[in-house]
Amino acid sequence: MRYSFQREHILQILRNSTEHYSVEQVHKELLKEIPNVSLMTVYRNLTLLAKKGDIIPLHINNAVHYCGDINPHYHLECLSCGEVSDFYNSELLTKNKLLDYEDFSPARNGILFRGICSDCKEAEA
Amino acid sequence: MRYSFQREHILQILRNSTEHYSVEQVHKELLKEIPNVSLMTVYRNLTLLAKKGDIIPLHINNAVHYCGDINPHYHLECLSCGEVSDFYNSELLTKNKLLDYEDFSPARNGILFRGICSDCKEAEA
DNA sequence: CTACCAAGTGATAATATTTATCATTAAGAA
DNA sequence: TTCTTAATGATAAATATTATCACTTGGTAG
Repeated sequence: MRYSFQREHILQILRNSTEHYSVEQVHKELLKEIPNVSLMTVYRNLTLLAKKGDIIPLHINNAVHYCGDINPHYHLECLSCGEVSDFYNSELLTKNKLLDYEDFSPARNGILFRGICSDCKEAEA
Repeated sequence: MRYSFQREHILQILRNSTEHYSVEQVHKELLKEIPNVSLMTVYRNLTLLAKKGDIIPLHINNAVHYCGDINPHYHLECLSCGEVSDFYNSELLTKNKLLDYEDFSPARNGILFRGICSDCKEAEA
């Protein structure tokens, strides 16, 4: 794989944010730094970076979002507001490894919890 | 909500299968029983049934699939072959409840594991 | 330093999935 | 049986993604 100015910036955008941007959002951010960059380039590089393991793809409501943090952690998706946040839990990481003795090997960051976040719980009450 | 012949059949299709059909696949099955049923009706009812809690929506590669089993269980998605299977684990259900003490309440069937299934692991070796 | 090759890009078109609209049909209560 | 409105089906539109291909650029070999 050859160096690419565009790909480098895309990776930095994801690494410098705790958000989980959609392709469109990454493109919007990238346009601030590279004015005429095409959406196609963003799609292409996000797919490549995900294949390489540099970013984590998350399928949220029929659109891919990407996480730039590849340290071991999981994701929480709020079914009410749609927010996706990172979730660190070392106890669960052990459980994740335990699962591996069964007939399925979870990816390192491959657990997604879908439910209701604290903000939405408060809003209801 | 009023009774609908179409909706009833859609629910039965999902309940009588251990597969996690896409909308298109549900439509295909439904056409065997109701010849001229429209795809729109399938979309509409799957959305309704999911909102009602009778089926579980799974977002797999930018397409929704539905699970007809609402008993407490989780899902395993193979990143290699794309298969989604049910996963029953009572120990993990406890962990799921524990999570609730933190600031996020997971949905009853809301945990998705993404990784490599046994078949694909064997195929590699 | 230059020429060359293949990876990467951007413009465009095509595909796939989902949602919106609206006239018609049918559930089921009055 | 009549009436109200939810549900349907046909159609079009919106959204997200992938395919194609001529052009550009990274980087290596001469």
